[in-house]
Amino acid sequence: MLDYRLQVFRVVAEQLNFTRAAARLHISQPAVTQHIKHLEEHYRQPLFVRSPGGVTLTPAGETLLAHARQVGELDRAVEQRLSEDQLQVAGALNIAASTTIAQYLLPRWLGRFRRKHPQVQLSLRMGNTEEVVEALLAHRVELGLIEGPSGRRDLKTEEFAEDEIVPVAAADHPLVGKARLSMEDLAATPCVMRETGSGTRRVVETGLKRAGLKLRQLDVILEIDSTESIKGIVESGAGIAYMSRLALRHELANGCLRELRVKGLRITRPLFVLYPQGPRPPGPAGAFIDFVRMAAKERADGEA
Amino acid sequence: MLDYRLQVFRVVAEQLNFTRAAARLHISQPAVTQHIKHLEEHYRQPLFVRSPGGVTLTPAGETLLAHARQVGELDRAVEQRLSEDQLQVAGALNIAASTTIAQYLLPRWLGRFRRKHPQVQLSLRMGNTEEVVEALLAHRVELGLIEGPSGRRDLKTEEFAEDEIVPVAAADHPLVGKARLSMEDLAATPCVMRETGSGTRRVVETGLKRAGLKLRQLDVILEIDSTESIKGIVESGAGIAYMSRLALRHELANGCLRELRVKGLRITRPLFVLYPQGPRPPGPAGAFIDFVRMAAKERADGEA
DNA sequence: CGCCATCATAATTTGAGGTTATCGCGAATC
DNA sequence: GATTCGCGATAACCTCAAATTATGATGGCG
Repeated sequence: MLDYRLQVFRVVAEQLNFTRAAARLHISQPAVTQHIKHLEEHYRQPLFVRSPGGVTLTPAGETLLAHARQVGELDRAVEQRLSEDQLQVAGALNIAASTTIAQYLLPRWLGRFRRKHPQVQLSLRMGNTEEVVEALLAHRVELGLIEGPSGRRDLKTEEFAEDEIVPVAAADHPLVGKARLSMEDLAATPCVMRETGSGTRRVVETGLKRAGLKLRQLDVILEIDSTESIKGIVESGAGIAYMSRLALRHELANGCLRELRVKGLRITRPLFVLYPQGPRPPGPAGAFIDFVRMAAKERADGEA
Repeated sequence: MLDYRLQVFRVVAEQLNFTRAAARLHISQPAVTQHIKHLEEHYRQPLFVRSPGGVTLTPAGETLLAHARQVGELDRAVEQRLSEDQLQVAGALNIAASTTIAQYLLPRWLGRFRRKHPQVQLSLRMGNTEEVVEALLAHRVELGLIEGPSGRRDLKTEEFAEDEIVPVAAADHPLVGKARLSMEDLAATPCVMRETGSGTRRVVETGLKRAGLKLRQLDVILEIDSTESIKGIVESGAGIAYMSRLALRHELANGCLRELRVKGLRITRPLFVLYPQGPRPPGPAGAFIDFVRMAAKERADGEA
């Protein structure tokens, strides 16, 4: 519960870019401009220096950023403290999740969740969106986690985080190191893809199309239904791939795969928690929803 | 710049009464109810226990109150720090103020202001609303401080605090100590008043009328145009009086005058800063406006 | 030179937050 | 025991702050 304008300010101050901040906050760029203007009026002084080469914080802005961070920290602390007061939950919790989430997000989170609620029996099953929905409707699981909307009216979907899909290549790939690649460069390069029909594949295609690429221009040399396999192929230098940043944490960190920065290309997809329509579920399921929210928020704040 | 809901919560938590909090915040009681409800939904637990005898904080509420105070404190600190960055102002600053403000509020404030801006030459003249307005229009002063609206379109009026007018009596007066006085008790008691035509007098009269008292019921035994004189008379036991709480600080603190709590009676009036219509004045005048705002806010927070 | 990224401005639309009116319920009052 | 009173909750409606979309201005860069 911290002032929204301060949140906006904080994101802008950390991105040093109004447009990117807007994207991150899921609001339009003019809205950001307006909020900042209001703050500047309130404090009667500019918080940013708008030079053509990008925005910078004024000294006042620095001060305010420090403050915003401090308050944000405090806020998270109370939030946590108050949610901990909630009585300890116990019982079984069955979750179904899409592949990416189950493989790259949940392992760490489930561990932390168990530590917090040791009385909960966890079970996790993996599947595509359709299977997750089905498991939920059949009451085989209480909670589902998927990428992209379910399209079902009888399930409540709540966004909890965002995933970005980025083009990657092996470290010694010719495109690596070239700054400001264009969409044409991408089109000309052979790539590896998930199989047609996969959710990820669809997101990538619409993302590329929106960035102005004709799909038939794409030179798809291989389709595989395993993320891990794709990594291997790309690493061997066969071509580039479009993959969830979530799945690439380690590879990007240790440098065996490199992200390609392409102007005008930004593919994101929301991550959702699913549960039966109606009041938010009690017990372990509810606790897990809260937990996921907080965990996602931390992650978002961290990747400033 | 701190979250409005938290501010509302804080006031409610300190008043332990939704209705009074609403009055203090200048919003309606349902609005307060709504804000609190939102907070309770956000934190997924009640913050207040609504028992018929009044509301109480839950443990979670206590936690949140502490947090709200802490954040409020931080917030005030930045606000201060950022306003201090504004370059030191210098020059002359001429102020006109109504009697009550000039006598009971400004003495302390002017001292603090001078310490902060030693380069400013201050001058203060006292007068009723009309005289203040006149001085402002004739540009004999840059700023005016009055009780109640000016009614002028060519002057900008900005509320900065609130004053309450309370009935008082000498410590040994028969009404003192009786809890829950009624309006009838008041009507039956002889009282001392400011002169007809004074702003204070008018506010008192409309306030009493609104509380259901016919003015002719009043037993006015004396009219004087000096607040200090009234204090003396009341102290001698001649009757009760209606006076600004601002003017009564010392007397109420050391007990030589006592406030009468009357059910259904609450007379307040806003205090305004006045300045010529248009952009907010630069230099000392602008600085003083900021200063007054902060000082008033501190006072408001203090009298929780 | 033309394109592109980026922030500002303008004109509209929308929903959070406000208002008034009214209810319900104990506690205090007579 | 009936009645008023203080206080909070609810409901229905209204309004303006804060979104959105569309477009303008400006300076960097190929």
